Amino acid sequence: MQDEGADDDVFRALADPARRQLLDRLHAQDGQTLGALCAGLAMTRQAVSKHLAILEAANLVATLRDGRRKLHFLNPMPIQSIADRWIGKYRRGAVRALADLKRNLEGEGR
Amino acid sequence: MQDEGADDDVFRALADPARRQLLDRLHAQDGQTLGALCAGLAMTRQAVSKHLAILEAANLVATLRDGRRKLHFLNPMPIQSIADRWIGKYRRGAVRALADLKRNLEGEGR
DNA sequence: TGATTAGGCAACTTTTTGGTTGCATATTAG
DNA sequence: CTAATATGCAACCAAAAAGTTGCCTAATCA
Repeated sequence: MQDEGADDDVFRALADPARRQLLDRLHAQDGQTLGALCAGLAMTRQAVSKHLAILEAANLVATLRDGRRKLHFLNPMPIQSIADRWIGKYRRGAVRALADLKRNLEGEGR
Repeated sequence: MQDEGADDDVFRALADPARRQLLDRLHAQDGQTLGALCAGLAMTRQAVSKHLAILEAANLVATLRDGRRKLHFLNPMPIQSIADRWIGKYRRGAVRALADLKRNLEGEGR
């Protein structure tokens, strides 16, 4: 009851280095066009376009049409949601980890 | 200079729902065997074994041999590292986002 | 208007990934 | 020792993902 589908798109989107790089670029300068985001990437424009579509579907990037151009904006909200909901859980458990390890090693009935 | 290869394994490992589920199971009870982790999952033992291997390669799971059994322990450290190093960056940028959006929309020389 | 610029769509190829089956190995119980 | 248990290894398969090429459409500039 914690990963019922919505977060999955975000995790998947973040899995690819090229897409993380695109997010980094938008973080450095927001509102770039597709062409600007392509510059210097060893990839065709269409490949970048697909990556951006995936990021957009995951709600990590919002777009805005301006004439013949399409501006791309970073939306860090889903990342924060994951950090709060999902990573927080493991952080809380982190302190217990070593204790658990010891307890399990000792108490294992073999 | 932030994603130079090590974090990539972690991102990739977290991309699959089945692997996140395995982490959740270890979070609920640490030190389980492969067989125990398989129980109730609509997957063969070998499939689970592969997932665990990926998690282990990403350093998210540590294993310990105990006779013919293999115990699996959750290691939340890489998750925390990512949260601190990578997600933190976007969180810092979040406040600026709307301001950036407005600025870009107005100042765009077309 | 004609040429150029920015981007979209769709088919296709290649790689990667998730999963399976079958067999092998090692430890433990009787 | 023999049987059962717990896991490992390797080949194979299918589906998804990443990337390409080719063509099309819509704005803008000269």
